[in-house]
Amino acid sequence: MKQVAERAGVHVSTVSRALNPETRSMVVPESVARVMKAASELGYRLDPVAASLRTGRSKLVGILVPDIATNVFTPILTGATERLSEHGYSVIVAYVGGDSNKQLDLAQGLIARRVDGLILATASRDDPLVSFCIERGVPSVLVNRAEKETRLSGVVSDDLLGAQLAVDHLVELGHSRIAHLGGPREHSTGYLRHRGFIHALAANGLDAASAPTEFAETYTREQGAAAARRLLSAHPEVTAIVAANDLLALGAYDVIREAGLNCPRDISVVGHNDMPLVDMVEPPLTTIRISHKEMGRQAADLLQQAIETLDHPARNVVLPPKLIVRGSTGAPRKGAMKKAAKTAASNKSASISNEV
Amino acid sequence: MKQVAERAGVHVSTVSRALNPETRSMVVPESVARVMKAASELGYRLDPVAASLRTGRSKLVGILVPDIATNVFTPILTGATERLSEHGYSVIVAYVGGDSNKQLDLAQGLIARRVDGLILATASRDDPLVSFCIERGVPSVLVNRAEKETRLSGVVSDDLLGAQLAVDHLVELGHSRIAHLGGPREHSTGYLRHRGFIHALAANGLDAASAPTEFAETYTREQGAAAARRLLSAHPEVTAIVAANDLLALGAYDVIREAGLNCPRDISVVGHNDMPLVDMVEPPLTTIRISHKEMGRQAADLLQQAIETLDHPARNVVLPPKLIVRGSTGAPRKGAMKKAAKTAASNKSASISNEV
DNA sequence: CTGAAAGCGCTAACAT
DNA sequence: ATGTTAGCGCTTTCAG
Repeated sequence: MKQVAERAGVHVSTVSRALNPETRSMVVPESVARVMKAASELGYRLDPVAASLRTGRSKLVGILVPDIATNVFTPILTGATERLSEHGYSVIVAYVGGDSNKQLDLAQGLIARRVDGLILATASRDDPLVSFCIERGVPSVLVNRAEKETRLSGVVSDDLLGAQLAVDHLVELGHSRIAHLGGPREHSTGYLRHRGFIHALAANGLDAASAPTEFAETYTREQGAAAARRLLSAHPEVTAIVAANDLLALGAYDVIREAGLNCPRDISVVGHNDMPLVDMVEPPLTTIRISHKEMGRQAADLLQQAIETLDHPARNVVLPPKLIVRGSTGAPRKGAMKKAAKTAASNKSASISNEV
Repeated sequence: MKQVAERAGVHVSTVSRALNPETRSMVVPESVARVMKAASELGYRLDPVAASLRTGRSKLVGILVPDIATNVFTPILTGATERLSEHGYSVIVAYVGGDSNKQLDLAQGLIARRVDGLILATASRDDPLVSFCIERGVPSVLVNRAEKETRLSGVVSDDLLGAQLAVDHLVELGHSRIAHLGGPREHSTGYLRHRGFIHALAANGLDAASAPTEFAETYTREQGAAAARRLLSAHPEVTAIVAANDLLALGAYDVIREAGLNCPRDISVVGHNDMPLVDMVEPPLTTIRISHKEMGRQAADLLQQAIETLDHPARNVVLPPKLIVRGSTGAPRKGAMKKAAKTAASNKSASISNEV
């Protein structure tokens, strides 16, 4: 930097000001030009480490994602990274397991690296890491999963509505024996999609209280299959399954096939997420589409706001999901149409509250 | 740190030495204990930014991946991140497009952040970024794709062998009219899988020179479909397709279906990568399995070596791929078995060289 | 084995 | 508008 200063015939502090967009206006344009020229001639670039040490800021943000990053988290990551890098931020990714202490450690490590903010894709409905970030005053936002209470800004899909869309679609096809293949209830996704399912059933005049329901412990095809097996053996009468997630739905496919049944002839299945390739499985999966990449982008925006205006109110962005009808849903099998809700029931359930 | 020093009754430099594993041995154990105690009581952690400014090292590594991170790069990333974080490194991910200048910029940004090393998942067969990293003396390794010449260490799958496995399998099933759906030839994967295809054909006594071949410009389902369309309209006689990649193979599925044909009855298809869910598409895809996560892990190991012993020889790790037979391959359709190689041809082609 | 002191490269008061 | 100066928190010679 000193060399640049000499070459441009100014003092280092002027170089600093000229090179930093935020302070550039303090310097007369002519000097700026000379500094820029000298810098590029010398191939000089500001040292972010030294700057970071001095300012406490870093233009770095940390993203914590679950280590099972095989599906929805990748587009969230790319969306967020893309947007963030447009604004000069770099992204440190930490893949975290379920261990809450290790999560805290990782977060502390990132904070020690002076990240300007954190994006958490890992939150449970009541997450100690969120408390931690708030205590430490680190600008943070949630993505994909929200907490029970809105303590931090975040962006999620309208999971309640998504599940309702699924149920409404099935009811329109004539189903009344609808079961739920639920996800982990400690995550807002699992919890809300279940609640959306229940509400939609009731709104369609079906018996929500006794609706067959099984929960998978994790969002995997295997756990989905296990839960589906429990579901179908206890309730052979069901004609349709609303799964909390595509992978779970695919697990249900496995079970349906191994039971010698056919989807959708014997049982209809609806997934959630519309992850890549589910349009190519057999049968192509009817599901609820979420734009995960857009979630990532908006989370990035939210985080930038949180960084810039430190004392901002927590704000929740809820993205609308969309029903994508493909081949895994159809009319219920003959003999199963008992007391079906004949009223055209679409959207009956659209106005229930969206608290987590 | 000064506070810790006071509390432990030693000088800051002793604290520094005690807290750093590398220099801990210089300090008498008793002092170490006192320092550790004081530090944990004060909740003190070393500041990596300040340390980095002083030492020039950072315990940070950068990974450059193509921004189309929808498939194989995620497991590479998680594998590498997992392994690296075991050794105290954090990972900065940069998603890069094809623009070579932007790539250089991004890399420079990472270097400015004083990353200890770089993992490149983006390399073309002759990549300016590799030259750049070498010039700048930044420890770097390649993953998934290699260069024509081995200038840097790297880990790849044996792409040549993979393609051969595919061809041998098809020949064993009785095919002789085998076409290639190639990937971008500027990448080692596209280039080598094509060469493997050619060699295997020749090794099986088939006419390699005139084998129908079309190349997709990118590894996407859409480009795969486009290339497959060209392929099948020019060569309706083919009974089997060796695709350079699963996504390409899936594009071929689309075309086969739109032509009113059936896979595998009319045409067999083999993919490459064994990405998630290709076992669930219809028909389940026969493909070449690569352990991308393992590639990521080994790349991490290689990078650590490169960081530790600066003047090491470039070393190429080649991982063995595996044929996974599923439902997309079968005997050739009747009337198509012309001059099929009747000799049991398996592994005939196993010993050709593996240069990129 | 430990203490002293000199910076790593930058930024932000403060002074001019 | 620009120059002066004092560190940010650490590591690492160099002395003792």
